[in-house]
Amino acid sequence: MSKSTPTDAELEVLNVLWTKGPSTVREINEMLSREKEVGYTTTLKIMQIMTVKGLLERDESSRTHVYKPLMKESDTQRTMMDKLLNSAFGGSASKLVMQALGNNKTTKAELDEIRKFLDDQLENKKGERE
Amino acid sequence: MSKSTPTDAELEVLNVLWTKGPSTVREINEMLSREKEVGYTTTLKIMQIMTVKGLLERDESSRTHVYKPLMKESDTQRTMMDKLLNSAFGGSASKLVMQALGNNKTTKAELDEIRKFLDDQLENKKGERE
DNA sequence: ACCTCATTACGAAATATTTCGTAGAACTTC
DNA sequence: GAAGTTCTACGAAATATTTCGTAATGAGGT
Repeated sequence: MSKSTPTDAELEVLNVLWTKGPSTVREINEMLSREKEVGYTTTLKIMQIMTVKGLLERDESSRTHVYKPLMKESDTQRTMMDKLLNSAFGGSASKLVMQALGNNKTTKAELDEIRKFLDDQLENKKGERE
Repeated sequence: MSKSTPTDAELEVLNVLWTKGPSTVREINEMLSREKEVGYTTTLKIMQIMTVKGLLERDESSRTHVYKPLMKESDTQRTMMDKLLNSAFGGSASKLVMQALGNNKTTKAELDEIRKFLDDQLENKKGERE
């Protein structure tokens, strides 16, 4: 059994929870409403389903439930990355990376940061076969 | 209007077409069957829908139709990348790249290749504001 | 012409996801 | 404590995707 990736609607909820911390349905719904029209019960339902799926946990001690994510943002990012890597890039991380950095508007600061990161990675591979 | 990404089943078809070139339904279905059980008419239906959507074009001059993709692999990769970037990485390419290269088993050769690519990118940014 | 086989067309079932209406419970206010 | 508000639960409709059965068509062989 491999990890499953959240759906689009689920990911929107998770993004709010990761940046704002544990939240109520109303708080999530208000954040999402800034981007697009979405009914309160729609958000509620999504979050209830996510709870059943084990994506969220909720504190029911007060009438207004407070939800929090059960998975770390970075873990979810990795799972989604891996899926994209395998489904669209034939497993080649370098192709994916070059596509990400390619024609677009990555800033010099970002490129520098990545280079630094890359140097670290290469440093760790010192003893390995060429 | 932003570009839409192919579904999972559609992407599997596209991957075969990109590597094998224009193909018949049977050829695609045989390739897919190596990975998982999938009925012939299932593959046929997916490809017919893709044709209606404008993802594929087909040559009907012989009874056995020959399909080919209408979008380049790299364009599709970019579209899917952008979607992941925005939906899961808050638009930060560097976070995505570091996640892609992070704990996993990217080879030294790949890392070297990326570094070379990165140096080119930085070279192109020479005149820009720090 | 007849039979067989491969192919396409079509519709519909099965599954997954997203959306929302309605009901009832719990709290607030007057 | 009645009226109004906010919340959860639940079911179901709407939409999207995937799967496949059946029928019709065409091609090839006998």
